[in-house]
Amino acid sequence: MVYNPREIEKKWQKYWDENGIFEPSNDFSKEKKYILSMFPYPSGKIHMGHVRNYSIGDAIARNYRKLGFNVLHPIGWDSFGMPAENAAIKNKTHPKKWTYENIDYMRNELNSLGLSFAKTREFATSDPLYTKHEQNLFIQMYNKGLVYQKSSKLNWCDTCQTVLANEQVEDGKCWRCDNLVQQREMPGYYLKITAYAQALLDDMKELKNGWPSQVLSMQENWIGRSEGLEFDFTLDEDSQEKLNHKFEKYTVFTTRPDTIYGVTYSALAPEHPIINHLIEHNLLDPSSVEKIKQMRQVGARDRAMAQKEGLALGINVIHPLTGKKIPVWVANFVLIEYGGGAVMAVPAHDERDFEFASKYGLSITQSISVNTKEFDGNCAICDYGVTINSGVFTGLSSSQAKEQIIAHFEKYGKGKKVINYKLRDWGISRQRYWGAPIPMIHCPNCGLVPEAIENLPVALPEDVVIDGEGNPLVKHPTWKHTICPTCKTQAIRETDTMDTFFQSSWYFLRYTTDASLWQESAFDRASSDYWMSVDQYVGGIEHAILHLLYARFFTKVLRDLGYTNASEPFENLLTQGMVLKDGSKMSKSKGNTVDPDSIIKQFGADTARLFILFAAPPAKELEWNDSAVEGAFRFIKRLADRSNNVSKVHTLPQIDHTKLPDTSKYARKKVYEALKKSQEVFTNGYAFNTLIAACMEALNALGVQEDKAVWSEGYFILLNILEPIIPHICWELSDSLFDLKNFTKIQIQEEVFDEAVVVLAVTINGKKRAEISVAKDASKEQIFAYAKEECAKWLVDQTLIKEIFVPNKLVNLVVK
RNA sequence: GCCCGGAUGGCGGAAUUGGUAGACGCAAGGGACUUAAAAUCCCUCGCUCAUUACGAGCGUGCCGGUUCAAUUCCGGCUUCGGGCACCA
Repeated sequence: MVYNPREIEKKWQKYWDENGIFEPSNDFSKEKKYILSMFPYPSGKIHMGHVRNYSIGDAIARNYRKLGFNVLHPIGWDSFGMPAENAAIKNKTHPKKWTYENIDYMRNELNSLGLSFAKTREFATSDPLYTKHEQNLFIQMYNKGLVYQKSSKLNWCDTCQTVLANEQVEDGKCWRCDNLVQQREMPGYYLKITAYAQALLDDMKELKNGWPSQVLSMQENWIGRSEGLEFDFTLDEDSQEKLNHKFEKYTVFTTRPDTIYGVTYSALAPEHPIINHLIEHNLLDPSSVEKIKQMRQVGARDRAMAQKEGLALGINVIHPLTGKKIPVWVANFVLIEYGGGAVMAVPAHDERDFEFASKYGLSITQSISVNTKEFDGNCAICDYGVTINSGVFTGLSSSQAKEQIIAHFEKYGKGKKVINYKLRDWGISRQRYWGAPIPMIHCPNCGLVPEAIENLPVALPEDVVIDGEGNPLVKHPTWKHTICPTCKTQAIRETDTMDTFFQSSWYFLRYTTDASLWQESAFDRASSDYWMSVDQYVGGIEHAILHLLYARFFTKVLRDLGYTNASEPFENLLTQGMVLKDGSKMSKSKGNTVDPDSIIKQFGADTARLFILFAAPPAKELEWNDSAVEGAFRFIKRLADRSNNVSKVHTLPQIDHTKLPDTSKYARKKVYEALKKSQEVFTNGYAFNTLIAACMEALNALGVQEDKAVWSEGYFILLNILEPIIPHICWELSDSLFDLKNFTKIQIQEEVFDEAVVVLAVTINGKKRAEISVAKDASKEQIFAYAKEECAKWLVDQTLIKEIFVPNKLVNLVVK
């Protein structure tokens, strides 16, 4: 057969499409598999990363379909977001037009790869219907107290009149206009993900087997749970007086209560309320005020880089155990968001405190002794050890001291054991146009109220001016003016739109529901209960934290709101590696991209898919190699060519294995090894590269034998195994040879693995010296005798002290 | 700095619970077919020394250990990649 991928691929894509081959069944009594590759952002054209992502997911989906599962393998578009607005500014197009044109183009590109998507369930997150349900979910969350408004510091560009995401700030300057970025207090909406911090941590146990360990550990670090003591520092009389008795005490948090006797000062974050009071009442000299204001101006990122800085505030607190007076400082390294925005400082046993104390000449007291190293005044000792200089708690191990000191505080009501998390609530407000409007209304009478459900969706206006300055929704002449749903007076609509991670946090639930039900609900309960969780999720490692954590959070929230019974969205996660060329990531700016379209045009989709699955295991980085692509093409051509050796059958031919010549026996063994491999690969790690190698070996082995029946059997099976990887050619060949009857579960014929003769390695002291062929049922004694005979020359003048026999593997002779 | 993950030929990569290192492919070299080229097919291909021999030695980042046997397990390094980054 002459291999003509262009013709074959078009033919089968059309056939699959017209016959709805890949649509899931709504019969929920069947066993299901939900296979999902992360949906793409419609940036314009697909790239090799997409090809890899979708080839992996597609292979898995096709495999399960062939094994008889009801498979959901959907696709959609993560279609809100900034690039559409940037394109609008640059090309004077409308974001909507740009986005939906890109979707149309990319849909065709994905189509040309022959991906087995459930096309009837496709949607874009910018579709008003999606927005409608999403805004409803938002309101449910708001009503449950999971959404709140607060003001916090964000990156603000004065020239562009907009908030910038952290990644849009380069060297402290705006990425577009080079203006210095400021920190500006902005009101915004926050989702209370911190309320689920512990649940997110606890449920990671269920993901241990299905998720890569590094993703779990990244999430664990991100959530950042720590246990410690929270207690109050009471201000001394003079200080309270100085603060007009507005403050009596403040709270600090420590994970090292065992070092509490080493406290020599306390430090407040520049944003701490006590400092506000000091400034407002002119209790600090002007240069100090100026310095504090400067500290506050520095963004979180730059603050982490900055030198330690601070100054004494002229107030003191009382050490809760010693009663000693301790000076209070302001320090730029203390974060207002964490642990009350204040710390007890133990310079002897904390590096930051030490650095600060050294710079400002503050006193240092050692309270822990570690036998390996003694405090020498040059650096802090942060290890655990034994308490010294610690009053009644002296002489305890760190862990004992922790326990007893916490117990002491709790007994006297001076403090308590608490758990803190680094995880912060999720700010979802964006001052942009191309996003889902936050469905809230500011009413002069009722305050902040959600839009009425029957008025959803709050849709975006189409007639907007997008010039990169300010929020187009704010500038729109009429859009924001509305009526309060409660008191019916004139009110103002919220002009913030949602972070696009909001859309991608529940799209996988929407897919579970037949499109005929999309009008009424976000997703159908029975459908989501049937399809959830996603059995295999496939996507880039770059989403290890944010997207995957948000999606986990949403799933729990939606469960608690009664929408689903799933607690975790993704049972198994495969994070695919990047596609590289010349050692670095393919990117337009580096000019090292390979266009998938041109590869498909030149070699066909099957070749592209085969190469990308063969070149590396899915989780690893993949180095693009043009000549290896040609190698993949050659293999498919060879496969197609060998169909001449095959006669048309409908079932596996009956073969008397014992009567075959050795070459044919070997070929059958190779074929069934490949089938076995296929079963392993799809249930354990998806090493498609080894599966493809096994198929190549099998085809090679078939090629050196001539038995017609063995050829037909081998081909029948090989097409079955390869269908998930190179579907077009397999359907074409299977159609002409087997009437597609071979795309089903095939039993392994164990007889082909029974061999009369086994080859054993003979090693001496573990070093291979010979190979022997022995009858399968040969006795140990016979085998050792034969092995010694074969290795006679190595045994001269040696004393044999031990003989080891590993069945089917080797014989080891230990000599001295 | 902390956390995680790697390191195997010229290259991408294979190797059940420790049991014949280098499968499969790419590149390279040689040959067949052809007027020629392409395509296809066959052979060689870890390194070193030998080339009388189906020869020997060395080899999975480095050093050491456990074992009859280590790419695999343990301890200590080197190095590359990724993530987090003053979270008290």
